[in-house]
Amino acid sequence: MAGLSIGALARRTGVHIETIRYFEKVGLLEAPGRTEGGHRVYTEQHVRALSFIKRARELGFTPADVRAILNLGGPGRAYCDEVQEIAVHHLKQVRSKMLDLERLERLLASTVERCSGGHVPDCPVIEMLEQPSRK
Amino acid sequence: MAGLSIGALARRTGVHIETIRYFEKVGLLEAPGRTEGGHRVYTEQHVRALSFIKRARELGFTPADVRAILNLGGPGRAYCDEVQEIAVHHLKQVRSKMLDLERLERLLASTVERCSGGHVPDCPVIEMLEQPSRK
DNA sequence: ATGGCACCTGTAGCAACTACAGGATCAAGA
DNA sequence: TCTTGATCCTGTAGTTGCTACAGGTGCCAT
Repeated sequence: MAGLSIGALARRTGVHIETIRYFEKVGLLEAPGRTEGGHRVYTEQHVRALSFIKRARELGFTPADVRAILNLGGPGRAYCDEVQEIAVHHLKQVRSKMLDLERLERLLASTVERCSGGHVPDCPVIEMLEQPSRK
Repeated sequence: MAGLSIGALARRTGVHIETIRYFEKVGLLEAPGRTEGGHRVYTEQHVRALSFIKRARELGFTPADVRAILNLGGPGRAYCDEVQEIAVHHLKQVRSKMLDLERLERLLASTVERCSGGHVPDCPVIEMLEQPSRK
């Protein structure tokens, strides 16, 4: 159960070496111990934490979200209701983004359908893009 | 019908002055004429083009997409089939992003629902985040 | 002609990484 | 033990799509 080098950690978690060092620099990942020569030595805790960070980022949590959860004491010590709050907030954002995309999808699909392959000004896509947005 | 200053163009289109200059620098917006003193002077063409760029960006077209359409001769000269191709490509990306979000939404919603408000390790959100991704 | 706003260029900053460059350390074989 | 080659170190610069200065001019109305 010796420590892991940064390369080993990278292989275990699928996170780039540079990104690991970056996470440490910005305070997302706890700084590990060092060898005499200054090489980082990671523990299984780091594997857990880094995997957690990675997963949360993949699910679209912002680095700020991740930090918020981690600051609650990290996985293993956080209060469920606080974590839930963050997740609910994220869920709201996801739903609103979905609505945006749905509207866009309909617009794009119906527009593309009307394309003739001819010249402008017969192109519905261009026409659509020239409408001022009614956001 | 005198030309517009960059500030007037910004007000007309709702695009920041710095962003207009940026678009010029990266070749999205045609460089306008200048006064003796070096101030940019824009035409109605520029208003049209900039509005087009803005709208396309709002709809999620990447700058590369916009450039591609613009390079086809700009709105008013492009071939419909080529524009359509770009739009269809964009539509595909939108749909795939929607699917991702839908999956995520279900996961988040069902997880959050099971939250008790108690301490970890009873927090389903944390548990979910600790699962390795099966992407 | 002069005040004050708008404009100019150029550079630096943001997020969230990624990618070097140049040098030190580690581990393993000879 | 020595050497070699992979790995690691720090620090800086690049990426994308802007945004925000700093410091210097131009424009125009009074």
